[in-house]
Amino acid sequence: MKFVLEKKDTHSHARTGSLITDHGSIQTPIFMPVGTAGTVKAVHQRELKKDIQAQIILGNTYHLYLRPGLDTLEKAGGLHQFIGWDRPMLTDSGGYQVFSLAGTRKIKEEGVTFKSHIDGSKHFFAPENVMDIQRSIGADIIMAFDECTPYPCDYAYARQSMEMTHRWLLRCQDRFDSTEGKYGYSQSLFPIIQGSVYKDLRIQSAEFIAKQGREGNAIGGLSVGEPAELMYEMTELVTAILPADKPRYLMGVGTPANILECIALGVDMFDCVMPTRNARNGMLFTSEGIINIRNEKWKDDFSPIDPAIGNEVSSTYSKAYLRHLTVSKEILAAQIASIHNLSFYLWLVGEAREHIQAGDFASWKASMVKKVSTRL
RNA sequence: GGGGGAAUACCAAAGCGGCCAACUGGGACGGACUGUAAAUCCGUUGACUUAUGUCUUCACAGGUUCGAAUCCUGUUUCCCCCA
Repeated sequence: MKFVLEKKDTHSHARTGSLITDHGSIQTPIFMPVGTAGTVKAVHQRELKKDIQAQIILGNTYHLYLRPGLDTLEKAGGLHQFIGWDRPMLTDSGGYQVFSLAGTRKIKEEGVTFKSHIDGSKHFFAPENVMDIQRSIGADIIMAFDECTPYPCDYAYARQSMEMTHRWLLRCQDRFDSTEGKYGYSQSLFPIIQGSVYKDLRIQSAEFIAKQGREGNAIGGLSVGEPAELMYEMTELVTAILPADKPRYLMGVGTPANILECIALGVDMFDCVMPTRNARNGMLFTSEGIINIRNEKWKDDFSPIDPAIGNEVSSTYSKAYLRHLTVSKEILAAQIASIHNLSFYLWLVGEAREHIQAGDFASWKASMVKKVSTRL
């Protein structure tokens, strides 16, 4: 994998770049649709490519390991082959499930014992087997196994958790560096900064992660309920420490406004379930603002969802039609809304990239943040 | 013609003397959702108004009772069975 830094913004820390993988290159800043269980929910791979123009999608180690399981994935020739996706992929390590499955898991130095959310069976995740599992899944970018701490989180816990995440990283690297990809292309391991919302911990973690010299770096443990200002503060703090010539991935972020703000802080990669999950729940992100398509006000609004983003689905179907499908709980509602929201997210980062290259990112961002945060 | 049963808020349906402005579904309306245990979850749904009060409700009209959606009488409508 190779990262080429292309242009730095003069009024902010925003930058553009190209991330080149064995499955093709990614133009940054980029948003990566989340496809937890080998599918971006409600969206075909064909639509991801043609309509949404996704350049890279995510998968999840925990979910794929439970189902379909590694045997199937290996027999299929890896996740790319299995799902029919020939562009880059990234897998999360299960670190987020350490956070989200808080009620059904136990953390120790050695690793984490999970209770499967599917059948209640017990499973053990540790840095070593998480690397092995991600080798079997075969994503281009794989994530270190970390503990994503909740918010709020007291200082003592945040500190000891961060230190354990660092020790886990060394174990991840040992295993990763002593193994090879199984399917003939290379994989890269991204370490993850933790430290909750404590400046000194974030600095310490960023320095530790930067020192490892991996091919890209991630910021984790944010967007877990803390105020956006704190998230920006932590992000700004660590992007200043991370090497400029490596891509920076802010995990789990976020709203359109969050993404624009964090691009300005020097982040290159984002992922979030928000465009897909909220689409299924009737919330649309558009170039004019946020729409709750269930609201009565759209009942007879026959204007297209969002013609400005140049996507066929978004300029063809009307708000009134999508509202009808949503209110009727029709499957097509989830499909159209998901395609639209993802198209919008990809359009948004594409626009950001163009404005960084054009040199007017800061002023464009200021007006865009306002627009995309408006409730229609 | 004879016998039996039922009428409750937008719909369906509990309640069968006080704890009922009335269970529960659905619908309608509104909100939440940030490395996906989520096509999920939460709230409101008589009025005035937000104290957690007042007023008007359970087909219609009377009545019994300190007190009725709940008991009695009559009226209207609907359903079932027998002729």
